[in-house]
Amino acid sequence: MPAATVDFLATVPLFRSLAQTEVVAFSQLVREKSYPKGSVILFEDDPGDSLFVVRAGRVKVVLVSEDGREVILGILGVGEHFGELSLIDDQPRSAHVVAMEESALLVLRREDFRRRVEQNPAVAWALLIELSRRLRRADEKIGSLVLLDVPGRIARMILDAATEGGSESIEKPLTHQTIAHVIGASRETVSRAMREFVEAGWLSTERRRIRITNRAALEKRSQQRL
Amino acid sequence: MPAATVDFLATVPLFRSLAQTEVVAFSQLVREKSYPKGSVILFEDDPGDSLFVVRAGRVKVVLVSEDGREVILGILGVGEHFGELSLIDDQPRSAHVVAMEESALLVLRREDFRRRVEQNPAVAWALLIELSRRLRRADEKIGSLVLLDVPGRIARMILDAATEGGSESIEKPLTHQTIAHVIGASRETVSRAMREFVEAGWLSTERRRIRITNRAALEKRSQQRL
DNA sequence: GACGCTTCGTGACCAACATCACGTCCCAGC
DNA sequence: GCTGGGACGTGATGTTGGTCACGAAGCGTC
Repeated sequence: MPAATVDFLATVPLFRSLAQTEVVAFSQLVREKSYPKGSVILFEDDPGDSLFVVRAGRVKVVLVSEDGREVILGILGVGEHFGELSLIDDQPRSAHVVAMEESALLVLRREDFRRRVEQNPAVAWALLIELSRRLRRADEKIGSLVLLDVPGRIARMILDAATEGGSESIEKPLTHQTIAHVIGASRETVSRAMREFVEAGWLSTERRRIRITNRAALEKRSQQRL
Repeated sequence: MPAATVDFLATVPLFRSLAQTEVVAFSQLVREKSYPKGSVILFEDDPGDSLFVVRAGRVKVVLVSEDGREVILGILGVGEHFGELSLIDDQPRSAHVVAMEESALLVLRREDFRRRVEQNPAVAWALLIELSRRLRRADEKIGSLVLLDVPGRIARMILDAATEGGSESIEKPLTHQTIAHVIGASRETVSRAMREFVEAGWLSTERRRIRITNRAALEKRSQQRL
């Protein structure tokens, strides 16, 4: 296993709190797989026996209705992981995961994962923290779906996509269609609302990259329904 | 500490997997508090340093918008618990919790909780399972908010409130207003949709108690938008 | 049994969004 | 450079469901 994998794992939140030797142990249990853009990494209802860590690229976690409409539950970038739920509770996968770009993933199998977790409470604790974070975000999302109108939800989404990157701009490109799927709206409505934001001087866009130019206004907009 | 508390704790999922002596240890760390109907047990943004287990009664976890509209994130009955997130990640509480009826809660403080979790991996594992379950439910809820219309969301909510009770009827009374807050709709719309369900012979209601009379139809309705 | 309080039923009206239907623009690849 | 596909802009139109405004039942309480 290349040393690069060890170095990478050491930067992943889930493993960051571990001793170097522990990280090496994990690195020896993973194998790397790559997925072309658009490929389905896992299907809802699959039994599911692996944990995945994004090594390169970007994936989306989606639910799809019978008639084909989709909701994006989350977009995961380098260093983020998915698939742990099935390893914890033995339930089938609860959503599809699709590669948004050419991506590389580290795969860890259930038995290896469990053994390590049982032997190292620090991993269990890191997992608890991560699941807590996700649960808070999920609840927040439910709140915004019910309490906010579409522009409000867009404002909120942009704000937290930006704070994730840490700054005033969003590194990774986002299409209007993608935003629409994340916030539960139509592509057209997103287009119109974003134009208003740009005209109001709250943000600027160039080639799918969004920059916040008036954070305060966005924050205010993301808290009330007009 | 009364033996009744020990017996009760032994039935709570979170502690069920523990040895009797462990349960006794926990029972010695909790104290019981009671809350009148309508009282706020904890506020969003509080620092939060306790875990609560519902001993009697029923509480709701809610988000409230600036203009006073509310969403119910969850309704917790006897044996369920809340407040663990703040104990795990030290973040402030993410929602209000309000007693829906006169309720009694067992309270466990952060330090006691942490110490016990660290000494007993079984508790950590039970917590992971519980958080996984909640995360799945939250994602499902997000899906239903985006992909389903109001009648579809009602159908789904009724189905899983019923499977929770295990049968064809819902034990605890639910007002239309409460249902509306849970699924993110108005009281009036819920009234109208429920009347249709009753007229179609899919369910029957008497004194706030709902009985499912055509589960198949409800299931179908809960999967598509018309 | 009378009085409130909460819940529920229902109509009228209206706003926010979805949908449909195009046209334009941008860029990647041949 | 040209061409095709994906992303975006924008109008017209329709529908779901929110809001307002009542009145009528239930039900617990004195």
